[in-house]
Amino acid sequence: MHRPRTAFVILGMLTVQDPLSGYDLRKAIESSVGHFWGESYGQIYPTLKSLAAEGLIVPSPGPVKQRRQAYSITAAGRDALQQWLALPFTNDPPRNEFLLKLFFGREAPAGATAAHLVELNRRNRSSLEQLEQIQSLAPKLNAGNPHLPYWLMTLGLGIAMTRAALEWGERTLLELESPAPDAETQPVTRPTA
Amino acid sequence: MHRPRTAFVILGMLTVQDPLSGYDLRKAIESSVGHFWGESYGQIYPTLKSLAAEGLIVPSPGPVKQRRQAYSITAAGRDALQQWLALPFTNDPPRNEFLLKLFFGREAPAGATAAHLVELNRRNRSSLEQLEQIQSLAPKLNAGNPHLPYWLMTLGLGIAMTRAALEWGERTLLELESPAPDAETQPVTRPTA
DNA sequence: CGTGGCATGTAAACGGTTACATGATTTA
DNA sequence: TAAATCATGTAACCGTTTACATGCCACG
Repeated sequence: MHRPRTAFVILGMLTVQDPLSGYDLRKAIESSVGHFWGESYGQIYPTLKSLAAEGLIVPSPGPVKQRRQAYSITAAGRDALQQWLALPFTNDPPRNEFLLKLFFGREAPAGATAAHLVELNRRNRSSLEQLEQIQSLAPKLNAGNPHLPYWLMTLGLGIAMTRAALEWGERTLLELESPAPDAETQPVTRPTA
Repeated sequence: MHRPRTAFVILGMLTVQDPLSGYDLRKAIESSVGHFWGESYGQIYPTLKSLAAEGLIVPSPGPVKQRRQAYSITAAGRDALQQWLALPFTNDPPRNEFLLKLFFGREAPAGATAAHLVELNRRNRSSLEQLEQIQSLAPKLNAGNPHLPYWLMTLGLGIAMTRAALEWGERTLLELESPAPDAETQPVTRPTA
């Protein structure tokens, strides 16, 4: 009774560009929703088959030389997507390994936690840069695209959260580096990023 | 060669409080790292068995009346935990269903996206309130606890990100409610929270 | 006593990733 | 035509959740 969400990502991507093959879908997903949603070939290809069997997509009649068999969304597919979009969203069980290691930081070898923090900041800086780049280019690249306002909103949340995480990370790193008032935690020299 | 992370959460919790039973662990996890890490009984009980078999924990000799069999961490267990804490952390594949539905918002029925946004804000407000409560009480409740500084840092990131998400959410809701400059998106009345 | 909920445990299903296999196509 | 890489596909495994089974204990 519960269709895997992979199906809806595929249907959604097909409302953006149509037709698309499994290979194209993977790339399109990675380069658009990739920051907050991932799909692997092992999921995509079987899902394409089952979606086609149910009539939510149809194999595109194009150059079917066994290479890049593309699919198009059907009216039934759009209906199914629309229904799903209206359903309440669920927070799937959160899993943040960084936070876990930070939480148990007292048990870690000296310097390990600070190193993690440096690495987190590095990743966040890189992410933020990338997201802001997209934000600045998207309006021109997608001028007139009716999806654009929603994409910009999505981007906005990603940027807001990444920026907040980065600010926290830089603040906290200073805190870790400065000698603790209590003698319990020993000061740590900052590893080279 | 790759031990499930459930094992390390358990070991970590046992450095905070020892001994603990499976039932206690579940509750302790939920009420501490629960905001960014979840574990179910189906994971906990088998893991306890295998950790005990490897000598990383030992069944506590306490009141073993078949009720609340508790376990203690061993020196080997602490070693294993410490080693794992020093390993680079991995970002597991991100999965944010809200962002997915927002991204495809153009295909959603009228009002659905705004309703999701209202709901997200509700959840974030509630989370934030809870986290700030913990932040204000933790120092007194855990005075002298050597884990405390790390817990406060963890909390700090949670608060920073939740606050950023909430600010974004309130800003964006206004944006969604106000008539779009382009005629493509129709204005939506705010659902009752 | 007996009923309800507490605590432990397990089996099965599920979503998902990984690793591998295979042919087709480009390029050198 | 040889080598590389593209594109599709599949099988096996893995961690996790869900649902269920079971006995224990406190309390009416």
